[in-house]
Amino acid sequence: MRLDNMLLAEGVSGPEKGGGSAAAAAAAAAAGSPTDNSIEHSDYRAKLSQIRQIYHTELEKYEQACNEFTTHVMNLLREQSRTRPISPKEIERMVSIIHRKFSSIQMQLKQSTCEAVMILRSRFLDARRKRRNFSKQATEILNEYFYSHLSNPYPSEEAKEELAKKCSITVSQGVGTTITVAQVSNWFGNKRIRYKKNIGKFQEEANLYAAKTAVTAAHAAAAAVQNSQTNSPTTPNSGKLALIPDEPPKTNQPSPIPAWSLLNLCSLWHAGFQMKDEEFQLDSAENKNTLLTNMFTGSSGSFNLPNSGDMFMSMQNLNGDSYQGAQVGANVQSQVDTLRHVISQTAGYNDALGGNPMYSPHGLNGNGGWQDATTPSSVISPTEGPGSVHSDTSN
DNA sequence: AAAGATGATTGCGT
DNA sequence: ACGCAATCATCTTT
Repeated sequence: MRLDNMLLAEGVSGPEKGGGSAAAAAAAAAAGSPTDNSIEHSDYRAKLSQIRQIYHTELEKYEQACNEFTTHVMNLLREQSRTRPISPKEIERMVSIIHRKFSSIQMQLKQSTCEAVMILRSRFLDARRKRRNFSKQATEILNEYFYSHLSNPYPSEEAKEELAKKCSITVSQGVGTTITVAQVSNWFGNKRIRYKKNIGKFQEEANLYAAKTAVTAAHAAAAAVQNSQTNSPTTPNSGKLALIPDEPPKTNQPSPIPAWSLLNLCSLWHAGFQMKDEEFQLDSAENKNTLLTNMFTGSSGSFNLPNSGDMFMSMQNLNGDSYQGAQVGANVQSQVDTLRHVISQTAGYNDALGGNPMYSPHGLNGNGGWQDATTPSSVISPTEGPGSVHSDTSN
């Protein structure tokens, strides 16, 4: 009885999908928001329905076997009735024995089904409650995306799906190691906040991934970049800006640029560095780090790039007077995105290969995205007419 | 075992 | 509905 109740409650032995609490939850999820909850539970429900199906087929099989066996026994008894008289009571007894036997078998089936449901349920709850670290490959994929979209680390829904799929495919090890979109969202939320909170702690990682993506991009893009640089050394921006479809004429930003935008800049600077100087090994990452810290603390580290290109001049500016921050930063940010565009357009992002929509339109948004998120000023300057568009570099 | 890292959850604001 | 911030709970490292 208890087993029947439980199976009924779990929606296993119900008529169809109705009845149980699980079905009610499913209905609620479907009625309310079919976004994540249903997706989260879809696996669970799928397995539950699988169990239910097995249960029902087995039940049917047992019933059929029971009937067959009963008729078989009846036939035997009928044959025997020729030789000896058989009371109907005996037949009844026989049949009841058979039914009892099969009902005990059914009981076992119900019990095992119950166990399966319990195991499934506990594992489901465990998966929800207990934390399981992502695999190294999965975090690598996520990190690659994060650091290559550092100026706007907000993957679109499509990108999240893509990442989730990618991670799950790459993982393909444990049982419950499929990474969902919600988990990707969680990951990015955690990453953003923790990155912003303690940038220093993530510098090494940022450099690592910047270098990583740069290496992949460099191999394909090095020639193109060098070409563009040598072809137009006097007017480097003209060629590069042409690659940008729509560069919004950003005015001076009132708020200081977010810290991780600077970091992004740094990473890209490293990327450029790496692209320019192939001898630069990863071992000297510490060197780079000190340079970077000097950059931001204002100590005039007189580093001279082996081949300081056009776009890196602004870095030295930033180094010279780092305190003025915002306006220079805005200007630099656009250059950074310029560089990003150059890289992305010449070689394509390594993770955006194949034209999949990983590179969300937000990311293309010049220096908009992340900064506009803080100041969603939709062109504040039609009436204002900001005289100083970017006279900031001259201080 | 303590400390740090990390995925998940919750409460809040927009 | 989404993101942020704080927090929890667990896993991993020391």
